[in-house]
Amino acid sequence: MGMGRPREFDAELALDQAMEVFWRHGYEGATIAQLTEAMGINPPSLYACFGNKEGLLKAALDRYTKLRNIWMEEVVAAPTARAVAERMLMGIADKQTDPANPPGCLLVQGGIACGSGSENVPFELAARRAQNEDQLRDRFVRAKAEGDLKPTSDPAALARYVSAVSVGMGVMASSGADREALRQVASVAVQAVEAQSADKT
Amino acid sequence: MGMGRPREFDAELALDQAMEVFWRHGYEGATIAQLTEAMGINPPSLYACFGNKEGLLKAALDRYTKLRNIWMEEVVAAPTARAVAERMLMGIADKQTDPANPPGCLLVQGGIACGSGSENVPFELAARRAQNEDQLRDRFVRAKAEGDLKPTSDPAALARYVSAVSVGMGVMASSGADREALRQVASVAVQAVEAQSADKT
DNA sequence: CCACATCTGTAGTGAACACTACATATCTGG
DNA sequence: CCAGATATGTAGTGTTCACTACAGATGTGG
Repeated sequence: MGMGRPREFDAELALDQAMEVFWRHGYEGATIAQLTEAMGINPPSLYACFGNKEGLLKAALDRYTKLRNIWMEEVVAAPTARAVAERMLMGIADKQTDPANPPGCLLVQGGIACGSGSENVPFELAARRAQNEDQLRDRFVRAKAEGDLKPTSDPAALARYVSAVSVGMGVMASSGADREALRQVASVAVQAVEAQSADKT
Repeated sequence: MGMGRPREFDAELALDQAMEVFWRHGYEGATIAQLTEAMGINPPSLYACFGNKEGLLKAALDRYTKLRNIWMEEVVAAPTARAVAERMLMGIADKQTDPANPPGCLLVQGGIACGSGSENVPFELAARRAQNEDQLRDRFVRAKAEGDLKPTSDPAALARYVSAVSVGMGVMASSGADREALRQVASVAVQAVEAQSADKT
C-alpha cells in the first residue's frame, strides 16, 4: 500500500493567504473562489486539506492565535499591571495598523454576526478572544497578589476592560483610524489601569 | 391622475423588524427571505419601499441613530465629563443587554467586514458611529473650556476612547457577556476619564 | 512494473441568493 | 364609473454560492 501523491503546496503558506482573505472580508464575505485564488490552489485541494470553509477558518485561527499567544507572553512579562496594559494596547495600536496586514484584528474582522448556518463562527472567535482575556486576568491576579494592584481592584474586570478596549481599537482600525489615533486611545485607556495601581511612594 | 393604491403595512413598524434581523445576523447574514418574513411583507413591497437591501439597511440605520441621538442628548447633558462618560457607558451596558433587543449594538453587529459588493456597508456604520464620537468630543471640548477637564487633556482622544470602549462592549455583549460584566468594564473605563478631570478641592 | 493511495485540475452540481415580471387589487381625480 | 397610478402576491429570473464527481497525475510498497 503506497502513501499517495504528495501535496504540491505549502499548507502554512496557503493558510497565511487564506487568513488575509478572512481578515479583510470576514468569514461570510470571503468566497471559496477568493480563497483558492489567494492560496494558489483549486477547490478540491482546499477541501481535501481543510474539510470545508469553516475548517479552513479554524486552521487560519489556530495559526493566528499561535503567533498572537507568543506575543502575549511578552506582554504579560512586563513588570507591572500598568506596563502590561501599556505594552498590550500600544502594541495592538501598531499591529492593527501594520500595512503588512489588513487593518484591525482577525478575531474581530472574522465575523461578529453571521447568518443562519454559521452561527458558531462568532462563538469560535469569541472563544479565542477569551483566551487572551484569561492570560491578562491571570497576570492581574498576580499583580494584585504582589501588591502592584490595589487590594480593592478586580483583576477579572480589569482584564475584561483591556480586552474590550483592544476589540474597540480593532473596529476603529478597520474603519480607517490611523496609528496615532489608536495610540491616543491606548494612552487614555492605560490610565484606568494606573488608577487601580498601588501608589508608588 | 389618481394617487394609487395605499401601502398596506406600517413602514416604521416594518423597519423595526428589519432592524432586528440586521442586528442579529449582520447585513450579509440577513437574507431577503428573513427580512420579508419578519416585516410581514413580500419582496416586491420591500423593493418598492426601500429600493434594495442596502437601502433597507440605511433606512433601518436612520431609525436606529435617530433614537440613539435622542439618548445621546441626555448623555451629554450630564454635568461633568466624568458623568458624561459614566452615563454613556453604564447606559450602553444596560442597552446592549436589554432582552427586548438582540445583544450588542446595530452599528457594530450590522457589519464590520463585508464581502465584495458590500464594501461601503462598514463605512456606512462607521460614519454613524463617528457621529456619536463627534457629540462626545464637542462635549469634552466644552468640559475642558469649563475647567472640568485638565488643561493637558485631549478632548478628541477622550471621545475616541469612550467610543472605542462602547464598541468593545458591544462586541462582548454579542458574544454572551452579561450586564454585570459590561458594567464592570464601564466602571473601570470611567476611571480613565476621571484621571483627566481637574481635581476637586 | 504493478497495485494502491493520495493529490490535482476540469467542469460541473443543487441550493440559496438578491431581485423582478406580471397580473391583479385598491386607491384618487374627474 | 372610468382612467391613471401605485401596491400586492405569485412565481419566477439569472447569478453566485459552497462543494464535489471524475479522470488523470504522481507518489510508495512489493
